[in-house]
Amino acid sequence: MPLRHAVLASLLDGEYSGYQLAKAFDVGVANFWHALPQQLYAELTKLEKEGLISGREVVQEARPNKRLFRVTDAGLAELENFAAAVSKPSFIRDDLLVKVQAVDRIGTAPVIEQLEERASAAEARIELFSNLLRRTRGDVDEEEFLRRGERIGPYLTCLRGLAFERDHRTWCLRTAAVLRERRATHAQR
Amino acid sequence: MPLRHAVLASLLDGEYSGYQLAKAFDVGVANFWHALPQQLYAELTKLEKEGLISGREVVQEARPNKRLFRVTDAGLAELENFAAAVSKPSFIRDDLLVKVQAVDRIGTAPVIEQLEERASAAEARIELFSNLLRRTRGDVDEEEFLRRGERIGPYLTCLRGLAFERDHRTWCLRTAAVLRERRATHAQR
DNA sequence: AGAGTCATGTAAGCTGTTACATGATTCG
DNA sequence: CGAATCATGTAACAGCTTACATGACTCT
Repeated sequence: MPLRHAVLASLLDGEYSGYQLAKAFDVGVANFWHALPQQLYAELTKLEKEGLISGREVVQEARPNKRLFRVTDAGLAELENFAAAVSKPSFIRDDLLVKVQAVDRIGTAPVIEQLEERASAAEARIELFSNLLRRTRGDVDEEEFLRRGERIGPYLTCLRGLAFERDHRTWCLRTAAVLRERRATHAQR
Repeated sequence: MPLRHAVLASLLDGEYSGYQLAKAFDVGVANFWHALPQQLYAELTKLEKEGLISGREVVQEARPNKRLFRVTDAGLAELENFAAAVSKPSFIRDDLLVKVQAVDRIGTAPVIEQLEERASAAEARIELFSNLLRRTRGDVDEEEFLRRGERIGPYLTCLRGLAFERDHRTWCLRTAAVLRERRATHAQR
């Protein structure tokens, strides 16, 4: 049951439709999980059947109808249990790192290119997360917000996401630079 | 085909048995992938059947026999193709972050505890990776090694792993501290 | 004597990805 | 007028995890 708790945690701050959740899993929630829309629709259906969330139909005129979900008491209890259970360690799993691992034995050009693309993508997310954090804390500074804010969970996970992207960006740029320089000096392949 | 390329990349530096690879996927290789022994044995069998790796039986006396694998030319070509193809973006997927996301609505005690455990685990891996890097580059300094070393792929991915663990550790400690302080001040739950 | 290491798997089940399907409305 | 957005799914397949199984040797 991996996705279910991520969904429950995401629904804590209000009612969302599957469609809206899918968006969230692409931006804010992407700090700790990732899922495709199909998976979310399936999971929402299952969670509702189990009584961990409840949905209500919202009839719309100019757009298709939608179902909004919120976490039930049973759902909250489920989260509580989940939080108390041991977490499995987090690991990186990244195609690009596999390519870098092999970089001495294969063509470096596409790897360098992808590293630089990644760096740009990370840059964009850094901006996104920075803005999100700024908007979330409003006028108060971070220290103050974390001391007295009412809902700091999403802020904390976003901080993790931000740090991750910064780190990732730094490494991508450095690695690309190293590989470029080696191509220049010992004209290999 | 996600695991296969990770396996191929791991086999670039010599011959390994399934058992040895499983160890590697727990330490060095963990920088970019993770897999259980069963999965590795299965994947090695498949890769051999497809001719991307070749194995040879090594008869041992005091221990069970083992099969050592190395990458074939076809395997190297496969890696080459893989490197040229687009990578899917990397994302975090972490139980503990889900718990932190929900932390305002559930009991904080187990979350704090797990954050601190994670920090210790990260600490251990920081040590491990630092030593690995030091041993790999030998006498020369990092700059020099990256400029002229013969096999820098594993070094570069290890650098990423090190940065990740450092970052993770920092965030875990900071988050745990924030949650502790809040428990002290506004005695909630 | 028990725990840990070396060494390799099978089988079942759960999770996640890819491909396919539909259809109205709004924006450029 | 074509692309993007809103909105929700089904079906098939690929990948990963968990449980089970075996057996000798070495270290404490």
